[in-house]
Amino acid sequence: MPARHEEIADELRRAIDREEYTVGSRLPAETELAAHYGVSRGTVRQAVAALTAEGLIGSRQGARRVVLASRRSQSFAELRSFAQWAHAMGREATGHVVAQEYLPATAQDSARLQLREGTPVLHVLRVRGLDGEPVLLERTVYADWIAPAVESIDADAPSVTQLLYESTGLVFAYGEHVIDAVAAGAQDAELLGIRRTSPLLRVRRVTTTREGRPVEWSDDRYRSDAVSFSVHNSIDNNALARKTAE
Amino acid sequence: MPARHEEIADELRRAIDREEYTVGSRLPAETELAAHYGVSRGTVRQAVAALTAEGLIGSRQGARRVVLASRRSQSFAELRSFAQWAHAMGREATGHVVAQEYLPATAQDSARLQLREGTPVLHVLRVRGLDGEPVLLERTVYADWIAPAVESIDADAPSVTQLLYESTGLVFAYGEHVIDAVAAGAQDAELLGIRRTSPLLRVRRVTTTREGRPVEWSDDRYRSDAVSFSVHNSIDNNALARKTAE
DNA sequence: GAGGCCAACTTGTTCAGACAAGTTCCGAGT
DNA sequence: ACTCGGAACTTGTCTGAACAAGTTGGCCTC
Repeated sequence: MPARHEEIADELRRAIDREEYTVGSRLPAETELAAHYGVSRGTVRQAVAALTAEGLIGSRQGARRVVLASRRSQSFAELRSFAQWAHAMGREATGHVVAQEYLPATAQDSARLQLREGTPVLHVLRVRGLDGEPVLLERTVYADWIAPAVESIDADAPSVTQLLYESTGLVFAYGEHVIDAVAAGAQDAELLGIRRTSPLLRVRRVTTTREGRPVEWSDDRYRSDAVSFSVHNSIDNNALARKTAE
Repeated sequence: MPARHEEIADELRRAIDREEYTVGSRLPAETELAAHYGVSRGTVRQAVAALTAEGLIGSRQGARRVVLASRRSQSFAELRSFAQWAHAMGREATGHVVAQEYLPATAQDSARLQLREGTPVLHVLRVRGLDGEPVLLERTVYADWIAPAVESIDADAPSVTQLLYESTGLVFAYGEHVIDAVAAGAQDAELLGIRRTSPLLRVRRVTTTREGRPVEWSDDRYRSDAVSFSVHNSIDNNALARKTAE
């Protein structure tokens, strides 16, 4: 069973969803919520802290908390897994491995995956689609210790994340995403069925396990007419950062 | 003076920065830190919770906390303010208003800024540069109640955020950012000094005050060869979400 | 040497209380 | 009618304590 503060956070999220608390309205005071749920004020604070981090509600000392938005953010799992994301939207995810090969780790690979240079790492080029329409080109490099499990996956499997979890118990826990825009190259254009030089949204990411061990890094290119990304930030929670090109 | 837990969070951040705790190494236990700083365990937990949210450290029940990364995240102020961001990098920010006019709020404007349709809102087209080089085109729409203060700002002022704070005490507190890629149009290309159809990183955002009142919304287009965005996510903290085009 | 089990350690959850600091709103006084 | 001050309210900070739940490493056995 989940922790009490998570249950309360969920109940509040649902209450906001069903507009019991409308956008702009004020949430009950901590002490009221504590009494209502029969818990201490600290537990309520943990619950509302979660909603604050998600950007659902705003908080200022002295004033009642305000509902800022509703229907926020998918789970991390949905962000990580293309297939789970598609499923949550009622769309069908497809996937197809175009090329796959082992290469010795470059200096860049070894830095990102925390491996010794020269260790063989698995490069995979995968096309992903929604309802048959290709929308994403994934160029992924897997660390040597997970590569065998990746290799054994069917070339047309829709969900790699799912299969890796089933076969090895691997759970992705952290991710760093660097986002920019690039023009589609010849290969990009061909595989995504778009014109060359079309703008693509590029997401370069490194994913690690719960222990902080890097699993993979990837260069993902999205058709910008099909997919966009959304980030919610506040003074207390700024996951987003602007960077200059090196 | 800042809260004790913030001081401790800062000290830990600096310690990680100067590699006293290296990436992959383990942080001292909560009880040790509590004893070291002479505070209770709860206060230490508040401090490390902040670093966890920033993605600096990873946390699993039962195991010592692990340092995941270093040199993370600017402040929210730096993200919001182009000038502050540039300054933090030791670069000089420039700004120039190309066009500015009042227009009645469209349905879209009124929804995003929570105003009545037809209320006059201020449209501003601004070019921003780093060390003289144009890198960003900002098309911003300001709510009527802040527009007069914006209008009185010099056309070449480097920092609008700064001046708005000084003249009205306005502080930006929350922001929703939607990121995608677009091809440069004729006006974009001309003002940024790039070729037409070059890929641009587009960030559409709405910014609100601490009270949750929308102040402005903006369509920002970055030269993708000059600027990128970075988001750090985890199972506990996912500010990032993928979206399909409507 | 391999495997399994347990004890020590560490983080997660929750409580109850106290005070600090900021906001809101009403009422008194001008 | 307007402003100002203060009381009541609300969130922020911090303490100290207890138990739950997960991890780690070493010891013992086979």
